[in-house]
Amino acid sequence: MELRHLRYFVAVAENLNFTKAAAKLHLAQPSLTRQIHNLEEEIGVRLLNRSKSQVALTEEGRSFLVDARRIVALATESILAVQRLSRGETGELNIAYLSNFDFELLPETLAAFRQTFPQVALNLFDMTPAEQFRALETRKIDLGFVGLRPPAAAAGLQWERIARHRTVVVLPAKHPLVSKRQVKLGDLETMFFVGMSEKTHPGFRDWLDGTCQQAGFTPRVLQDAELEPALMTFVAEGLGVTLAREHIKRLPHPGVAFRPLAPPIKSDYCIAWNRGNDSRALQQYVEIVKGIAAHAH
Amino acid sequence: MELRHLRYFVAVAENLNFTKAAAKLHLAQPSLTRQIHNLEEEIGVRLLNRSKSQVALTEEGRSFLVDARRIVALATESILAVQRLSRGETGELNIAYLSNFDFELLPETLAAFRQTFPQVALNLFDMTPAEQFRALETRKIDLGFVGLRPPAAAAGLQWERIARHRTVVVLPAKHPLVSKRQVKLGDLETMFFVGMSEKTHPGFRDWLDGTCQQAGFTPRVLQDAELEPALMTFVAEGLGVTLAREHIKRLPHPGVAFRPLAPPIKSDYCIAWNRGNDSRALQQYVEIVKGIAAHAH
DNA sequence: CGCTGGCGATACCTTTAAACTATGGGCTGA
DNA sequence: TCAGCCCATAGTTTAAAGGTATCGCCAGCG
Repeated sequence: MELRHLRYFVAVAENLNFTKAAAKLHLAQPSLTRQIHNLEEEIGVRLLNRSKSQVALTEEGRSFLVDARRIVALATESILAVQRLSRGETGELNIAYLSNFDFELLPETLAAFRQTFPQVALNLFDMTPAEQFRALETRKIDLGFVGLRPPAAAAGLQWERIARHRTVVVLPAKHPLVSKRQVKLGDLETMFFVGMSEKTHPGFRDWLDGTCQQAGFTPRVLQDAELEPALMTFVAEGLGVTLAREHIKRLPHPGVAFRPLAPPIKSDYCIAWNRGNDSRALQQYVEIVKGIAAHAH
Repeated sequence: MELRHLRYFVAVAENLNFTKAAAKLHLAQPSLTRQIHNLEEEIGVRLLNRSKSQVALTEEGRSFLVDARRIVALATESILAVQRLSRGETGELNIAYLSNFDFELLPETLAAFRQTFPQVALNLFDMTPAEQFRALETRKIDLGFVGLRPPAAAAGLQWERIARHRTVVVLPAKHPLVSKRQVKLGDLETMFFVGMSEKTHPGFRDWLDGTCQQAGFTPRVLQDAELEPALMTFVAEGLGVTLAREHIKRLPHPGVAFRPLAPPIKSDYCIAWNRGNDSRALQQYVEIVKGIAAHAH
């Protein structure tokens, strides 16, 4: 039995007339007659009573008609559904971000995406970068606002820079350098640093080292924090200084001061996703983020 | 798109290997490859990612697989369901009877039917013969224990005699004939009769006239009752006598006496159904009733 | 590093069956 | 009773499903 048989049967049942049904199906009447015969023969049940001048459904035909209609409808609806999915119009999109302070392009891009693809379910997750990398690899999420670019170990991940932020120095409020309007990177060479733990922010250390290298020194890190608020506390308590993207100002903390670098240094802000993730919704969303990021240059 | 495409796609998705899937389908691998290509082309969506050495479902494929499985399952289940229906193993059977006094073969035949076809839903309705004839014509019921054979006007109905009951005379208790052990039909010629209304018991009058005709007279009916209890009341009040099947003794009424006819006269008891009703359950049930009726002769 | 085995794609041929045309024959309604 | 409608049948054409042979690619192994 094929869907053709069901479509034909439904047409005959709705018209109770082979000739008219065949016309509606753009088919010659004998072909239709034969297909219906084949159907009845295959399932071994008479679906229609044909007296010479009128066609009527048997009890079995009435019952089968219900099922046939449902199957045909389900088939066409399934095609439409998978086509919508393929165009990114439906489905779901799981996005992770670092809640602490940095919503970055998230609200703007989500709004734009939702407007274009209102049928896609958007799920947001609050995760550290390390959690995001893991969730991306296991496909628990489709995209992460990871900030740092993925570590080399995460070969399955693809990333894109969506912003270059000014880097600022984070200082204890009582630190001598606070008196200056801006700080030279080289001024930090002799100081102790605090940083983010590699457990939660893999790649932070590489970024810090790489940045300081531009002034020809390697920072001496005394203490690691697992979350940004803890980092701010460590700085406030005078355990050390650190560098961060300018957006960290949105997470103010008593006893902490921020000073711009002179000359300014930029640090990348990235999103990441799984290279093997073929979700259309993801692709569409990445395009939107790129577009808005470029526009905001 | 045909069911074939869905069956093939499910097989490939379950094996993630065209060669193995083709073998399970008893099909050459290139044929399968081609059908899947055709499917993808027709719906315009890539369902599978074929890297040279492994096959994987796309997001769209995973979604479509769910639907494909459901459609295929629904199709096979629908065939089985209509086959069961055609064998009379499922479905429903609506039966009407005259509740007042005469359950006749109903309990016995229902029990036998239910034992053989436990999946058929049996619905019972309490109706006068006229209601039964109407319900049979409009297909509200499948079979009626109508008693009287259907009137000639009901051409669409088919009937079968399932019993021949002795006819008795129904007399007021104080009637002179009560003193006799049995009554000759001719003795009733001069008396007034009461009968059943044609509104509720079409054909009763024909039956009464026909029966009395055997003694060469036409009964003079003074009063019609619409239900049997009313008939009994009329007789008890001395409005007239009447004839009835012996089973009416099961509806005893104070002030009414029953006397057998001599020589005895038999009256038919019938079931009826719609000639156009092709319900298997009905056919099976009619056979059971015939069988039990014949056995009980 | 090349050999082999497994797998999907492609090309080409065979076979099945769907569709068409022509026509027969029965029932209905004028 | 005749015309028109309608389903069935026969025979032919055509489309498409299925089969065989083979290629090319990748992976694992010696």
